[in-house]
Amino acid sequence: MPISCLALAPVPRAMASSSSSPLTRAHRASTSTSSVAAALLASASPIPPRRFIQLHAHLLRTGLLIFSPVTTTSAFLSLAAVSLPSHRALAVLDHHLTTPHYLPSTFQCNSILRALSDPSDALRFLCRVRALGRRGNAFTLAILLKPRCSLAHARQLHANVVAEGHLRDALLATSLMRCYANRGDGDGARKLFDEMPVRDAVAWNVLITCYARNRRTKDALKLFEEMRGKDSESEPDDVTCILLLQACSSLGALDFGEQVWAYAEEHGYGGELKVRNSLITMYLRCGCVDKAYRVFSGTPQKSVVTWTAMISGLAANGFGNDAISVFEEMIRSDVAPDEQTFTGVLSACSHSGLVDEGFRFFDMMRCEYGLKPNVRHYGCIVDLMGRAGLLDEAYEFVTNEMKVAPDATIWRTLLGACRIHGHVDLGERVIGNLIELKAQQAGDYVLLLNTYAAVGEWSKVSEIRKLMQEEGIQTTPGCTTVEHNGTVHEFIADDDAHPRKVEIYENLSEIYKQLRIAGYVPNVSSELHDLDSEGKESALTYHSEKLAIAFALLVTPQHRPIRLAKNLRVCVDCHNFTKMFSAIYRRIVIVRDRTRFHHFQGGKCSCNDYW
DNA sequence: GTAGGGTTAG
Repeated sequence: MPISCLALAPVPRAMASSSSSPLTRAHRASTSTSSVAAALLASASPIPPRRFIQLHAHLLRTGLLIFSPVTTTSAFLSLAAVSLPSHRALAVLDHHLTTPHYLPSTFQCNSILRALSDPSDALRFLCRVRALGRRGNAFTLAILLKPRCSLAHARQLHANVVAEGHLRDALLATSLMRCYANRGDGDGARKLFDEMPVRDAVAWNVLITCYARNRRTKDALKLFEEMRGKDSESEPDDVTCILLLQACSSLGALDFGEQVWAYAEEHGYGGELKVRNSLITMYLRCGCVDKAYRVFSGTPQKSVVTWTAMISGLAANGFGNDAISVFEEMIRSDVAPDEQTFTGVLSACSHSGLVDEGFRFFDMMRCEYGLKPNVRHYGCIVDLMGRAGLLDEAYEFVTNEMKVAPDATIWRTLLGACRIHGHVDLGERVIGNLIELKAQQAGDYVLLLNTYAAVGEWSKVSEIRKLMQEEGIQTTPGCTTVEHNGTVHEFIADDDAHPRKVEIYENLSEIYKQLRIAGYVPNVSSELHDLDSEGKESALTYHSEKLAIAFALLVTPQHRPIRLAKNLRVCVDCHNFTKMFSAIYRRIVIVRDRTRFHHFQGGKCSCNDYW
């Protein structure tokens, strides 16, 4: 409301008293200015700090503030809280709280609290009124629960919630849980959860979200059982299913994901689009392309999310042409693709080496759909050029043609291409750019090291190794996991920790024997140390993938695919090894590594960039 | 009597 309109606004009842009190006299003395003041107080909308100071002076001069009832003072303080910077507002509040006759009601305290933008100032104000004997209620605490409040703040409010007996207020307690979750304190959220007398499904869901987002994915899955247990008052709902399916996606926990899906169907959530979309993603992130496609086909009302999930999943699994077919079908079905759809389509092109198609879709995205490419789209184009061997062109593209600033991922993509093509000079320039961005990681040095190793520059290799040692850059040890009967088995190179290690090593040597007969030769360029070729060969023998395959062969029935998850990229030698293994042993092996899936079958792999 | 607050698909 513009200030000029306020002169006609009615004076609040509290100020328009008919007795001849000092308030009324002062009021009569300057009726028009006072009615503006009254309107400002009544509206409680922010005013510029200068105007606030004028108002303050006016109220003091006319005695309106000094002799005013509690309501006026509270309105004035609320106005201070919205109009002034938090700390200045607090000073005004403090001053008025020392006035002997002034004590705002709980309702008025809440209005003032709502107006204070800084949570710590709000808490300080609350302490002051508490000291004066005014108690808060559930609203007071809800107002103080700002979404991004600090952990200390959350703990203090938690204590208040307990002390004032508001644990039964499920909404209040869950928003407090959310504060812990936002700050990554899963234990704090759990403690509060355990204290709640009644936990509804939302409370469970908040806890699951908290665990899943704070790298406690397995704990998130455990909650599913707990939630269905006899001591729980609530049943998992559709949101629970979505959250659990997401957790299974990130863990690659296929069996668990299917249990969640069975539950969802039994309880009538099987037709919900969000649940189905999560299921499609889960299957794709576990490498089950067929099952994902079946669910996808059985989904009648596909949204852009459904299509994008399928396209991106096919792309990550190495089925670039299928991803493009699905994209074309999407266009025919009149569903408009968005930025994320194009990220999937472009990554399909880059992962499958479809250079011309990639550029065609990149143009389509801009010209036909008017979408602005983001850094991920550019990343796909750089990847596409890099894989096609157009390295200098890619560098030129990054430095001169991109409309957004290149991030570390863009440079890493290019570095990966330098590794594939053994382009040492460019690799050095690219790592220079990463250093400039202060974003270099151990993996980047390893890529550069690989590039030198690929062209046999062993002196450079040892130089980089020395540099890494001096700078204290730690490489992540390669680790491969296999899920068997719900237990995750973890392997690192030369592992001797597994209880079945004897069988595993015997099995691996038998596999080697069979593969050598079929013509397998170790690819020593993957080993980074400057060992003689015999030394390199033996270093490659017990890579974590190979140990995991030997174990999986022991425990996985013949008709089921062997599923592995690797924390880094699969090395060239393990890639060759697995290809041959899939042919000789007639097994499907699905490996999820840091960037994508590899489907090995009959001596071939779905990806095309290992040579 | 007023006022406030929770989870969810690519």
